Formats: sequence, structure tokens, C-alpha cells
Amino acid sequence: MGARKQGPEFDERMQMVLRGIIDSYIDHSEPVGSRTLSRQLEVQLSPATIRNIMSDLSELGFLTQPHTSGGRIPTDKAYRYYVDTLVVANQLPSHIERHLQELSLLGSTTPVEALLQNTSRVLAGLTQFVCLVTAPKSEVSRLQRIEFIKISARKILVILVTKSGIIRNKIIDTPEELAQEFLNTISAFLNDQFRNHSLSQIREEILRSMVEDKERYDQLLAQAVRLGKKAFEADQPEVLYMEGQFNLLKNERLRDSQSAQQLMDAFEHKSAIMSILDDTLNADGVKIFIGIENETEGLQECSLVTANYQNENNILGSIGVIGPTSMNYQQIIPVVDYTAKILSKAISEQAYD
Amino acid sequence: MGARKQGPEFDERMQMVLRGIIDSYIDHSEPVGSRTLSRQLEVQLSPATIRNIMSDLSELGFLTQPHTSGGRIPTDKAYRYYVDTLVVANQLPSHIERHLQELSLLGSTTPVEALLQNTSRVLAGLTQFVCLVTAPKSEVSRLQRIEFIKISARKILVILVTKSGIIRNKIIDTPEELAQEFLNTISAFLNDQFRNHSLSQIREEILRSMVEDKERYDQLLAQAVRLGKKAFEADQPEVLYMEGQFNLLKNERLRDSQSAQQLMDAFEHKSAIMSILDDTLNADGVKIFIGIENETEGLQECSLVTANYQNENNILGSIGVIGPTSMNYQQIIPVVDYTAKILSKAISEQAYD
DNA sequence: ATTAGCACTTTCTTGAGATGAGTGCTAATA
DNA sequence: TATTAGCACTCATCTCAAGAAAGTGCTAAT
Repeated sequence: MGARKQGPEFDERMQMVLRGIIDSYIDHSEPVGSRTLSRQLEVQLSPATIRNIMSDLSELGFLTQPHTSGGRIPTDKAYRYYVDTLVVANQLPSHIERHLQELSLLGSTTPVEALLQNTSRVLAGLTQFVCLVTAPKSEVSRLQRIEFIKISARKILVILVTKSGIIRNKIIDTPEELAQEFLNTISAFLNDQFRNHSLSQIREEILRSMVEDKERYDQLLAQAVRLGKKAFEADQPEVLYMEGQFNLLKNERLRDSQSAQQLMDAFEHKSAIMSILDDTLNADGVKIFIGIENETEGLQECSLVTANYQNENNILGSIGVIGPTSMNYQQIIPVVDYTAKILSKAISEQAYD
Repeated sequence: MGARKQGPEFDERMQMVLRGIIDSYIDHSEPVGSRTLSRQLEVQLSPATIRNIMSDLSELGFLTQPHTSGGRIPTDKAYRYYVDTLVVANQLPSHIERHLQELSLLGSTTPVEALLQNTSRVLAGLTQFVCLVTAPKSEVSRLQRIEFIKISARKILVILVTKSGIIRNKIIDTPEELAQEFLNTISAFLNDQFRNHSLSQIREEILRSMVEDKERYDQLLAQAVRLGKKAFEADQPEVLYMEGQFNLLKNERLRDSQSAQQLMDAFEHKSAIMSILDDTLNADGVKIFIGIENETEGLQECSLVTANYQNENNILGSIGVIGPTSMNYQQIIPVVDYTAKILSKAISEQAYD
């Protein structure tokens, strides 16, 4: 004991053992013991040696023992190390690639909403986990067209089309009746003024002009700004497509009533999940959250693998997969990555110019 | 034996016992035996007598025994008899009534879609079962307004607003570029022609005029019919709002992996469930499907309680609750009934005139 | 017609081995 | 000095038997 300076050192053989344990646990979902591992490893190591190494790994916090005997399982820290340095992402199997490419064949009249939902569904089916897709953020979506349609005396339907292909409907009340003619003038004005601006930008500009131009309003401008304000108000919650919640119930580990309940509760709080995804929006490539790294209650026995999708101009939203921490990262990572790329491509082609 | 003519007769006491068993089973979800029941029943009957009656009820197909001993449970037939003749629907508890009334306070700018989804969510929360709400059938929905918006050279956004408040967006391709001016003329024409007609009616009329007027088309009419055909085509699947799928997992009986899996599979096939709901559209009041009466695979250990909602003119769609066959019908029936009425009221107020 | 009594079933629970996989430690080995 | 064999020990799981609880059908008494 006194000979060592600061706990066991982390050499190559330790890596091998750790990788072996994680691989085995990912495959079989069962604690792995020294004897079993000794048989599986390519390098010849006796169970006793492996036990020593395992003991060191436990001390370093990479392994735990569910029971005093009965093998060890990787900790979240181990998975983190695994995905950061050990894992080499697999080649994407061709049948999966083909499957995903169908998404991009959906045809140009498919609404973006359907495209997103389909992506979510396909990805959930392929991974057999829970799949998430956020709709393009209205923050960055640029205005393609806005239109007002009078549907009754004091109700106006607002149609808002963004460059990224999102179509939003909204009904607004007006204090007095406005003629359709007049509405057309206003929408023409707004289109002219704000086309290609991002929605959040537009909101700001409208607010600003309400303050600045307060006195020198003419009738039209006043109405335009007033309607515009209502029309662009971000009062609808952002949309999150979620599919395959039931897949997780197939997982033994997560099925005991307590975890299951927690999970389902977590899924009901879409806003919490959405905010995690939003936090990844500036990151590039695939990002992974393992176990306790997820702050959301109920997801702490799960891992989340996310990636962003984008058009030529902006990062629009993100996709994600939630599965057990012992998911097969080697497979999932390239699948998520590729899906994001396919979706980016599809949504770019969809965009209106 | 020889004395009785055709099996046991069904007298009042038998009814009492049957009701007692069902009530008890609904409460505790556990097979009920003669001794237990004897203690619970108001009328004094010895366990032995009850055993005799139970034996008769078994013979008549109202009870089964999961094991040779260990009490009996009601069959689907028993539940059917129960809801048909024994059950007296409870008064709606006031806290539930209050809860539901909030739905009608959602304000007139709430899109109908949000109203439906909210209804589904609230009902799922109240019942702790799965709740379904179908969107108003396009068959019966009457046209309020149609509008074409050109969003790129060969793409047109169709906005279709129905009297019942549904707003549908759709993108159609056109072979040649059409000016917005021209589109306005066409939508004016279509609005004039078809306002207040039901969508299915419109579809028919368009098809008819395509055949009849084949030669004497003028340019405008031809385009109007062509665009109208695409715009009114029923190519989007009808929408079904489903909430609370996870609630069923709380139910012991349905949680074993097999049933759970089947259930989840059933929920994935929304179209099948939708068609059940559609079949109830001409029925009045609350309708109940018990266990094997559900033809849909996977729902055969569940009961479905449905009711329709409507506006002044038409039955629009239906709502439903799916729970275990041993659900508390006395409570659920009035809840579903009342919810349908609230929804009818809310949606009528929403309608555009 | 109803009920008490009784023998018999069946499930569930409990506790006592037996089994198997794994562990830590020590001493022997290369 | 690093590795390995050996050994005693731990723990979860399986099996089995025995007993308790609850229920059933049948028969005979009321």
C-alpha cells in the first residue's frame, strides 16, 4: 500500500478489461465476473489477475458491484470514458441506411411537420428506444410569408409560413371589425417589411417601432403593428415529437414499476426534455448525456444521444434518442448522426425560396 | 336436477349476489369467495347458500374461477349485464365537474385542435385510463372558407377552414406557375360555390362537374375545379388524440409483459381504434364495449366507454376511455357523458358564423 | 329451501438446504 | 516483481416440503 503513490494507475490492460466489461454488459445486461471475462478476452489473463484489475477499476469508480458477489457493472463514469475514448463508432449497417433514406424521399408536398414526425417514428423503430425530434426553433426561423384571413366578424386567422417550411395557424381577436381588403394591405406591408427576418427579430422590431413611432402613426401602420404583434407573439409552446415510449418497457432493467413510473412521468413533462435538447443547439455533431449527467428527474438511469439538424443558414432543431445507459453506443451514435444529416437534407430541399 | 326445466333461473337474489361480486371485484381486483361476500352483503346469507348461487351463476356464464379454489371473478357477460341492467350511474362528483368545466373556459381563440387535445388530457387525468378524442370528421364538416397562398413558383398552400373550427393546411404542386391574383379569383369562386357544403359533398360535386362539364370549360372554371380537387382530396389521415397510455401500466392485471405489449401494439394502430370510434358515430349517448366485444386485438381485456360530441348541426366526432374491464363503470359513464357535453358546448361556441 | 359440517384443492408463504458464480486474500510460481 | 493457483467465504437463486388461508363441492341436518 505504502509503495503506491496515488491509487492504481490506468494502463492499457486496464482499458482492455474495462472495454471488455462494458461490451459484455451492453450485450447481455448482466453483471460480468472475472471468470467469464477471462474466457471472453482475447488476451490470456487468469481470472485472478482480472480480479485484481477489476478491484482497481472499482476503486477508481468505473465499476460497482450490485451485490457483494455476482460480478460487476460499469458506472456512468465508465460509460463516459467509454464513449469519449474507447468507442469507435460502427459503420452504419446498409439496411438501416436504406431505411433512413426513405425519409428523404417523402416528396416535396409533405408538410415539414409530417417529415419530423416520420423521422421520429422511423428512428424509434430502428433503435427500439424513445426518439425525440424538436420542431425548428421559431427563434431562428425566417419569415417566408404571413397572411390574414377574416373568418368571422372579429376573428382573424393568421397564417405564418417560415422558410424552413413550418406553417403556423393562429386565431386572433380584434376589437373592431376589419375588412379583408384592409387585412390584405396589412399582410402585404408586413411581408414586405419582414420577409427573411427571423421571428424573434421581427418580434423585437415590432416592439421597438411601437415605442419609437408612438405618435407619428398613420392608421395603417398602427393597425399593422398591432396585428403583427399579436400574430408573431410566441404564445404557442414549441413542439416536440416523441415516439416509441413503449419501447423502453421492453427493457428489463427499466421495467420495475418504480423506474417505469418515473420514466413515464418524465415523458409527460415534454418541456423539461425539450430544454435539454435546446441546450445542445450550439454543439456540433453527436452529443451524449449519460445517466446522472441528465438533470431531469427520471432519466437518470438513461442515456440521451442527440444531434442537430439544419438548413443552409441555421441550426433548426435537434433529434435525440433515449435508451438505457447500457445502450449500444457503437450502433446508436452513427444512426443518430446519419438521421440528423438525412433530416437536414430533406428539410433543406423542402424549403421555399 | 330433473325438476328444473332449463338450468337455474335468474331471480332477484342472484342479481344481488352478482352485483355484490362485481362491485367487490371492481373495488379490490381480487377474486371474491363465498365467505367474504357473505360478510359484505347486506342481506344475511350463509356462505353455503352463496356458494350455491355462485355455482348457478358460473353455469350461466357470468362467473369464472381463475383456479379451482380462490374465489370467482365476473366474465365479460357479467359486466355486460351489469352495465345494461344493474348499474345506476353515479352523480358526477362536483370536483370532477369543476375540473371539466375549465375546458369550456379555454377562450375563443383557442384552436379547436388544442381544445380537443386538452379534453383528451384532462379526461385521461381524471379517469387515470387511456383517453381518445377524434377530430371532427371531414365527412360532415362544412366549409367555412378556403384560401390559396402561393409560397413558391409551383407550390401553393391551401388553407381550409371548416365551420366546426378545424383549420387544415396542405401544400399542392401545380404544373405551371399561377399568379396570386388568379388564385384569389379561384378561391373566391370556390368559397362562393361551396360555402356551407360538407367536405365530402364538395368532393362529390367536384368530381361530378369534372365529368359533366368536360368540354364547356372556360379557363377559370377548369383551373378552379382542378385545384379544388387537389385541395379537397381526403389524403390526410383523420386525427386521433390519445393521452394517458401509461396509466394502464399502473393496472396490475394489465402489466404482465404479454398484455402490456399487446396493448401498446394496439395503441400504435391508431387507425383501428379510430374505426371503432367511428362506428359509434350514429349512436346516441354513452356506448360501452366490454372485453371480447372489442374486435381489436389487444383490447380484449379492456373496456371502452364512448360518447359523441356535436355542434348544432352535426355529430362531429367521439371521445372514449379505455380501461380494464373491471373499471368503475358507475363513475366512468357519467364522466364520459359529461365530458362529451362540455366539449359539444365548447366547440359550438368556437364555431365561426 | 337453507345451512352446517367436512374433506379436498389450490395458492401463497416460509424456511431449509443445495447450487453456482463471484470475491478477497494468501502463498506459490515464473 | 508481476502473475496465478488455491481456498474460504458471500450472496442470489432455485427447489422442495410443510403449513396457513381461502375457497369449493357435496352431504346431511335443520
